[in-house]
Amino acid sequence: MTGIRDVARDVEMSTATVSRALRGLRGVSETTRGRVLESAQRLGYVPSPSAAGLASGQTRTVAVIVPRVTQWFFAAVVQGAEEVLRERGYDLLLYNLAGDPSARHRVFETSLLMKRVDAVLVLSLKPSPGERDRLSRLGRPVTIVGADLPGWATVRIDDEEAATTATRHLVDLGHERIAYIGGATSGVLDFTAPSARLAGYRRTLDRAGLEQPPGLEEDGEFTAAGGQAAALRLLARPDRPTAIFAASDEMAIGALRAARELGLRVPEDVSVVGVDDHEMARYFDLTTVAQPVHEQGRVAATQVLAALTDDDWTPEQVILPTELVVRRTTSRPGQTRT
Amino acid sequence: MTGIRDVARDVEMSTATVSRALRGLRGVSETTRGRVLESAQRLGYVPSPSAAGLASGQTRTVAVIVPRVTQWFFAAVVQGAEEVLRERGYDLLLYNLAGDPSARHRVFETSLLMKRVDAVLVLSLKPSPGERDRLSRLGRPVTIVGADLPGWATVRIDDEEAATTATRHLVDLGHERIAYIGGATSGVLDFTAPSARLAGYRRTLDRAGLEQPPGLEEDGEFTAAGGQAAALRLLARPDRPTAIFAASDEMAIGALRAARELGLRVPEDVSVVGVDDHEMARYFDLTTVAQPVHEQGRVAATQVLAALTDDDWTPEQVILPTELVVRRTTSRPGQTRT
DNA sequence: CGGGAAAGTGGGAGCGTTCCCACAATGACC
DNA sequence: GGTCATTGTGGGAACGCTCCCACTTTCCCG
Repeated sequence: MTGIRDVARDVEMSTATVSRALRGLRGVSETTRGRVLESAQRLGYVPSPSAAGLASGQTRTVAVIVPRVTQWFFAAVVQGAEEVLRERGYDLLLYNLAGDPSARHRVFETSLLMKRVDAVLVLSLKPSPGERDRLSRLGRPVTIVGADLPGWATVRIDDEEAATTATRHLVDLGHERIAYIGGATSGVLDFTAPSARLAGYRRTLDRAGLEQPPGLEEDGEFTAAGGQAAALRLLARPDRPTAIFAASDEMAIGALRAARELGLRVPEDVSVVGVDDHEMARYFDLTTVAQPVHEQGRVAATQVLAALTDDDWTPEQVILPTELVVRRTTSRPGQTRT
Repeated sequence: MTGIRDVARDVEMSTATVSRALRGLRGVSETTRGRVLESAQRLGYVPSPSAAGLASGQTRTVAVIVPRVTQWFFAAVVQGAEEVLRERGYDLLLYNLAGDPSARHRVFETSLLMKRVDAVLVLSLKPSPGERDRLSRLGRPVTIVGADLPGWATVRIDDEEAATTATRHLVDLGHERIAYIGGATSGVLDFTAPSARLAGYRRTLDRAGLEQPPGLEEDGEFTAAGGQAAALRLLARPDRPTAIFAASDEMAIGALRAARELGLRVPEDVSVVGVDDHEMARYFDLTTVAQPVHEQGRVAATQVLAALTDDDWTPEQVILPTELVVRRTTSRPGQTRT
């Protein structure tokens, strides 16, 4: 393997100069830089990240902690982040928490995370106090996507507003029995979305002067299967809701299937609206509240890199806009077969 | 930061012994190992991957090169691989090729890939001769998922068989005008699937003695949007096919939408079958040929780690089984409105 | 009871960079 | 013509591990 000293020998310079030239630092004459670059190229020199990391304390690597990559939303955020990181010459270390329940603990506590990365991106996970402690002790910039955590750098949408938009859309259409499918508002996977979206739903009904009979809020675990099961329960009720607001498109999709199974027509018998604008949403004709998924990844990565570069940097809370996308799963209540 | 010598000092041993104890190597008495572990724990010692990497030449990191993480198939494979890697204490460096067309080049040529990882997993990309050269020059184990490349370690399904299964299913149902939606069989993103699936389709029609009028093979670019466009073209033909075999579920989903747009009923007017058993397939009631996606990731990771461990290792070609999953988008041809 | 193997441990030289400091040369300015 | 920045360059000590080799001690066996 050709090392930096081979290049140094080749151009008859010190390794210090070669290092500076290679990294584009100032204090190297253009002539020298040119010769170094040419030589490195010719000799097929590739720097050793390990050595550079050891010497500089920087790894040019960012960790991304994600609940489940197979969930489209997360994959899309990762993709957005990866683009920005790649542009800036950073690598992305992926930590997927799915499957193994101990994974989360391991990543936050044991993981070599600590000396391995320059910064951390956390997706849709609200770190517990202990984890927060661990993170800040890292002494490295951290950005959280999809959670609201004062004092920390975050990128997210206004979840309550998104829920309000969705619910209001149903109210405006004339629905009065509107059910909600969400997820646990506490627990290991607690993040801001579940509680904020539930709050938005409740508040909107409230403002509309609609009573909320108990049992119209179900847990769909933020998965299609969970949404299906939840919808099945909701639609089997004697006082069947005429509309369902699912806090994620995946759950909404499950709800659509549940309706079909029960022989109910959408939107005639039941309207369904989701959140996300999942890539598959348009293929289901699903009305939804779109959020800039990809963009959240980009912004988060940009932010975390800025923290790495600028010395006078303070955590910022970025909120990206959402937008109602009306398709064909919502309409005014009607023609109910009863 | 506490380093290994702090621990060594604490237990009054040499750093050599501490290093051995920490890594679970033999040649350390149990008493010593216990004391070292306790001390490391107590002092909050975390090893430096950079230093270890520099000294040992091993990074305990595996690169995964993926065309587009947002595609469910790839995300699922990554998830499978990540599980295995994590179990074995390896980290996953993600290289997403999407978006930037120069990314591929950069990853294979320029990338620090070379000294940064112990092994490489390539998903659904058939490396060009030049890239293969670069990869083997790496001197690190490489496993390719979803492509057939003799001499290399690969994990895949029998694509031709999968296509045969799907097509035969349609033939058995009595269809005679069966269209195909696939992808480019050459070019940058060329991998084995497109050509093998096309071959399976053609051969099956051939064996069934069915003539193949020209124009019944369309390019759907392996995306839902592409599949939709392709199906739109196919279904607008005067000699409209009664069935469509799409080489991926995403394209099949696009085809379903195209049919709906044209007011055609599935499966009465047109049958549709895909490949993958995409997580959304069941929500579309899509008949498909299922492949063990997650498992491919696991196997690939296992394989590449084996290569790292066993000294007498030779590349192996693993082929995983597929299975026809009949749902509701296929039936015998009939009731065509014409 | 002596010889040799096996087990446990320590010393210290790398590994390939970065970065601090020192130094020389050049040019600007009064 | 001397002082002082400024620019370009080199020397060499870290960085925090791993791993080779040597050494001591213990144990086994003929």
